[in-house]
Amino acid sequence: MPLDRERIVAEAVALLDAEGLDGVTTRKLAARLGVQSPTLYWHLPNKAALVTAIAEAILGEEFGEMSPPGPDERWQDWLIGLAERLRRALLAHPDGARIVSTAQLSRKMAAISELGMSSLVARGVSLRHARVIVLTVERFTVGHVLEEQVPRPAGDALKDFDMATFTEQHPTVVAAVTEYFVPGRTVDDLFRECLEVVIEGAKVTAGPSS
Amino acid sequence: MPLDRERIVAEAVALLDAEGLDGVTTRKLAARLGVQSPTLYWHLPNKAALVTAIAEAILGEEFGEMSPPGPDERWQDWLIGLAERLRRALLAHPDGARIVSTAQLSRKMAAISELGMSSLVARGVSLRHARVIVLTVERFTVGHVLEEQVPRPAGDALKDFDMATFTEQHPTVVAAVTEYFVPGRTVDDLFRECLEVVIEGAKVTAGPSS
DNA sequence: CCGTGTCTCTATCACTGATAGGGAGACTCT
DNA sequence: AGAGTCTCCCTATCAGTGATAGAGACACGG
Repeated sequence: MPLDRERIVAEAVALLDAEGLDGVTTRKLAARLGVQSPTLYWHLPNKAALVTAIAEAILGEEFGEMSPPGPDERWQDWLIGLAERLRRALLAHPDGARIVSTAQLSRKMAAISELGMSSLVARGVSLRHARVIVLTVERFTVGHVLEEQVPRPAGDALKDFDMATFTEQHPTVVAAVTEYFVPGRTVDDLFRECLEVVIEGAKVTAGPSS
Repeated sequence: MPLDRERIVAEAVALLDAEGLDGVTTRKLAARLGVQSPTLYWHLPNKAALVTAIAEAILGEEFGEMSPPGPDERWQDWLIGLAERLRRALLAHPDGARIVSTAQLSRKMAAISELGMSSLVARGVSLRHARVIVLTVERFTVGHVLEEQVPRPAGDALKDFDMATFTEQHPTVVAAVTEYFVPGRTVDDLFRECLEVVIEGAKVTAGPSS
């Protein structure tokens, strides 16, 4: 079985799942493929290209086929679904948001934007507003997942973290999180609520036509 | 003049400005400080701590003193100002958004959240909505600037980028950007418009009290 | 049989973050 | 004064990283 780009990327994703982005090195990846590391450079120009390829693969898992809103579907609801699929794609692998935000010129991301903007335009939203709305949704989603995936600081970094004084200095923040995470409420709900803020704003911004 | 944490971080920011985050290595930083690189490890546990310290410094430049909304100021307008200050802080240095989003347990960021949420609560917004709104604004802003600062791909990476077929496959996207960037309109305006989407949503979400 | 292109190899580079352990100087306690 | 201790910086070195040069195996078309 000859080595090709597709197999490299698939194995890179597997390595990513096992060790995170920092664990994706050319040597480890080559070892998994039963090959020496310089071989990879015949198939890829550099590591940045590999990361971009991983980003495309990650997005491709969730956005294999993409469909515009159905005839009876409000574009707002459809856009919520789009954002949630994007989030799911990013969360499906460690450092997914970091990877996608690092990727340069992602075609998949461009395709998502195209579908989003054209769908809104088809519903009577102006081109300009469509662009603003779709960009806002995309960037918020990436920003949100990025924060969700921030590495838990290693145990010894918490040694000089004094929860008492933190609570004292940030009473509202602490109260808000403790109030928020009643049993059964998860970060999924938090994302959903934040997303609804954006979508509400989009509805208002898009104008009366919708 | 003895070496201390403060001087290290200040020089690290200068190095960041000169070479970007990837240029901030322990050796280059030490050289600038007239010191050997292992010395830094007496003052800092590891590089992640350095990056976090840089993040704090960057945020500190713009958020030295923070003030709640004035008595006659709408919280929406005040929140816009907060987000724009955050963006300015991130844009002030190369990879600013990447650095801040990497930082673990940033006190400065927590302080911003605290101020934001408490200010909204003071205006009658529920604790839960205040949290959702502030998080949305913060994460959108980071996500937006992250995209603004994405490295321009090296020239030879553009060789196999066919603008014609890209335009063919993404007509709406291309039309939107060309329509958007009429002379005089900048990315600042784009951010502002996206931000207004979020703020409009916040206004609706916050409830009738405001 | 002979090139020519495809793919993988070995060997090696310059650099990275990080640790071990030594030593100079200052400060404190007896 | 002398002994011990703490602070701060050093040299030497490690394992690991992305990347390049250049040799060799293999197959396929002439």
